[in-house]
Amino acid sequence: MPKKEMSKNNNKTNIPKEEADHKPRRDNKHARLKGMKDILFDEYRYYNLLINKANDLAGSYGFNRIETPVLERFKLYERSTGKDTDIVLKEMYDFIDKSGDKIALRPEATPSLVRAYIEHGMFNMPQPVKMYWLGPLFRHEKPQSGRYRQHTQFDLEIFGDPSPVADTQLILIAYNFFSELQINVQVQINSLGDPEDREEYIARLMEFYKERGKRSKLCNDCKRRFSKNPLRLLDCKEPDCIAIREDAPQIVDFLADNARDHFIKVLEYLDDLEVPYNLNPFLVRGLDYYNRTVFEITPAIDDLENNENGPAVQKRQISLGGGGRYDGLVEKMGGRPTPACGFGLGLERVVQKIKEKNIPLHKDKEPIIFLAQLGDQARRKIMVMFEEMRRGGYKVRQAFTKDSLKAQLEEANRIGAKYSLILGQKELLDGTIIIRDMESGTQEVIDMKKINPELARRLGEKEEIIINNKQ
RNA sequence: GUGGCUAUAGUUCAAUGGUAGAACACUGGAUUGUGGUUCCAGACACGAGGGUUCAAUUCCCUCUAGCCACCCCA
Repeated sequence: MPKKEMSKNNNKTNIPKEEADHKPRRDNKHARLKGMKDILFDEYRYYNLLINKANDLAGSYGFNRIETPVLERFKLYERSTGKDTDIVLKEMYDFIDKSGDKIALRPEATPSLVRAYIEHGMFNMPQPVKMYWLGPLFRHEKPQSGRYRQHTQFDLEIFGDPSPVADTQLILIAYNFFSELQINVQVQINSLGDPEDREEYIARLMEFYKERGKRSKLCNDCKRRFSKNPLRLLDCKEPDCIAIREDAPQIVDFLADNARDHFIKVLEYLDDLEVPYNLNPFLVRGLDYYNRTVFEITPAIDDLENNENGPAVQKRQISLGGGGRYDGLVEKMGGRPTPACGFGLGLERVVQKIKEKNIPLHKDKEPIIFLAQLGDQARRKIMVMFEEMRRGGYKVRQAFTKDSLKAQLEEANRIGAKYSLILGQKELLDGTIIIRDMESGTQEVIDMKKINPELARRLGEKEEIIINNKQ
């Protein structure tokens, strides 16, 4: 902006309103989009915790990380997720790009991973191929608690392994993920059988609901479900519908031998591994491609009772993650027949849970050494020192842009420094430096050359090692 | 897509038909070489539009946004 304008009228008259006052935040035309969120510094610490845990666990079980583009062809989801699913029907961020192609922001991870498996000829790799994935997904839904239009998932997939061990390991990893974060969860598990089993079951289920006018007693949603997606009749929450459901046939009774054996094996393995699960005959999942094992991770019931004042408000039990087997999908998408299974869990919901339960983030144990300076000469010297110490493995911090010692120590205090090293003109001339214990407030002047041994003495054994590394 | 609740400072919340206040956070100061406790000072807010009224942040309507629930999902 030209200088003269600035000085003539310092605001409001000439300057466009938007720039002049810094107030509009609520009605900001540039505000972030609905259902999207910024993850600020403190909150990101939770994400880091989860990301580390995910990397750690996936690595332990032999999964390799993969990343795929945020954008995919719309058709990918139409074919895999399912034409008639809500995700594809009404929740996709899809658009025509500049070359006229129909594009979508990925609403889930599995289709991309199936695509990648086929496209890169991964059937030529040693099977099974075990991959994990961490990234944002997009669904144009109405936001509410634990639901965003952009959310982050941790996904694991196993390709080329028909064994029930594969299903079990996924569930085990999911279970470990939560319990190692001190979140109590329940594993809901069911088997949808193979496609033929499911077909037969659905037919039988519809017959059941047609009997003796049960249909007319259903809630409106369920009436709609009856024709659209009968399996969904099973997990309605309306008391009346639940009552009717009591006597409904269960899909487990319709499993052919292969599918039944597979399911039983999974359950036996889970027993061996002491993973608590809840056999839930009413669990069905919303995606088209599942067969056999399906599971969902929900918060444990005892989780509800931490409400101190007043009646415990029953919070909606949103699922934290889910997955299952999808043996037919790879072939359907144009690959070789390849059994596969996978699961995903939503980081936002896990973060929410961790906050709800006040699970503390472990603090970094390594002590912070703060370097403070007074005067330009001292600053030049200590900026160099900072580099040396940082390379030497110390956790050093600074606020060299600040001139006053007061401001610097304030910063040291804010970040929880254990010691501050203070270098002023006087010390610079003497070849000394002040070491200040930030907890006790005591300080002493030491010879500049003795910094390392002095710090080693004060920080104890663990830090000896760091000093050694330095050499 | 349907329904309920809410909208005041950076945050969490007050009050009020007539000059909007606190706490925390922020900036500066209390011997210009010393943080955390204390004291002082300062900056920062009534989501937008319309209506009723002499007068609206307050009452009414609309919009927008947020939260929550249903649907569905992580």
